[in-house]
Amino acid sequence: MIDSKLLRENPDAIRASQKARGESADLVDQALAADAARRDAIVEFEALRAEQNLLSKSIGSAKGEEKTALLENAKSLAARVKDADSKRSAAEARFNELALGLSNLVDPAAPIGGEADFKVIEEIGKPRNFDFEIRDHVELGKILGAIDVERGAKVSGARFYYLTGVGALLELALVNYAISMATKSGFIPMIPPVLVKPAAMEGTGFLGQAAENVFHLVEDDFYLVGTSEVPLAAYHMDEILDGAKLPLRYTGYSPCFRREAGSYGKDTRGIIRVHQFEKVEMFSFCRPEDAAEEHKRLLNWEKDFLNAMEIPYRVIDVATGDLGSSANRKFDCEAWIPTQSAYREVTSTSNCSDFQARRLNIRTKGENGTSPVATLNGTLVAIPRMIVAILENHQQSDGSVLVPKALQQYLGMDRFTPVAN
RNA sequence: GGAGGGCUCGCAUAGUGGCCUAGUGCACCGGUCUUGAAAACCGGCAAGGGAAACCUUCGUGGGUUCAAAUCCCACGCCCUCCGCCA
Repeated sequence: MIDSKLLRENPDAIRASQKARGESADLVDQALAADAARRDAIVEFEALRAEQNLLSKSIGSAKGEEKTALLENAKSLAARVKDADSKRSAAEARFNELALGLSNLVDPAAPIGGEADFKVIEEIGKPRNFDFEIRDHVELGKILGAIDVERGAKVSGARFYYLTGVGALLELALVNYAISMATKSGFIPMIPPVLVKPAAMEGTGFLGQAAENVFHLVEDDFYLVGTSEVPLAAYHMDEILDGAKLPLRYTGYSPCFRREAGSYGKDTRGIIRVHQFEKVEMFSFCRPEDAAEEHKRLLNWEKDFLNAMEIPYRVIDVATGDLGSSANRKFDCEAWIPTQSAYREVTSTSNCSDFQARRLNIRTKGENGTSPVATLNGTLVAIPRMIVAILENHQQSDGSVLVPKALQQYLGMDRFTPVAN
């Protein structure tokens, strides 16, 4: 959603932004035309409506023949009002449909291009040199009794898994560590609903190009959220926030559901790409002028977490074509995965500026009336990928895995050891 | 699943077809008075669109009517009770 005023005042910037994303710039012109039609229809309706209001009032006080005559006029006027009203609502619906199809304006600082055109901002930590044959997380998970992908597939199909024993404990430790870290930083912990109404999904921008990855319960018209970003953003839907209380920061712990459509053949082994997982997410509502700074803070909290996990990683500045419709800029943290000899995304933070807030109608009151706030989100920990990173990076030659110091107090152990079976 | 009650501009409430352009109280903001405060008094005080006139919004969506907060239909949510249930 790009609102009508922004669209009219700055169509060139929106066209350029659409192009940078590899999306249609024609849509901008269609929306502009629809907006003009919408505004004409509103003017026409309002004029007729004002006339009708006046006439109705005079009928109220009129008597006898005078009233009969007025009623005749009023009837035909009512028909014209009704006609103008339906034209107006059709024009508004048309405009909304087109406006909702427009993605957020990209941040000029974001690298232009597609998925492969990211910029590496920094690399932190050094990949270990292993002097033994390394095992991947599936093997380690099996040896440690931590992950059971076979039975996950038996019960639910591909891309499902069980976390068992220390695997389950590790999730709880990661969650506890993340929540306590976020709470210390001023985030309000939240356990949100994960079935949401269309308005929440639409408002956060997940029903556009990302719709194919969303589970939809058709019978009840609920969506299963792919991230707690959705219920956290929609938490303040249709509200006016007190400007003095911004930034408002929430941390959500929730299951996440993803259809992973179009990823056939990708990451089919293990738990890197799954249909269901838990995640601790950070979410901020702040003033638009503070959003870029807040984005850096979210990134820093993500880095703090990865540092505490003692995992080598790099930070990338995601290119415009890979931002998703809501973000104007996105930083991903990619952990080193030894068995793949590659950095893989483990966390991601997006600045959505006022894009979601417009669609969700979340505003703050200022000198010149109300205006939309900015929303930002960032992953603190997505459990399966973090488990993969921890197991693979901290594995020992005997198949045991060292527990990062930060998690030891939550786990009551400093090492996972192979179980006999 | 069944029965009943409710939803009005922050909160509470009034309002059963046209002076509702939605009244009142509380809260809040500004002013007068006061050394300061309280009280009292005066003024302001929902949102969106619009330069303004004006238009829209009384849970949501339809309908009746010249005219709907008000009448009709459907739905949503909240509360109470019953049944079932972790």
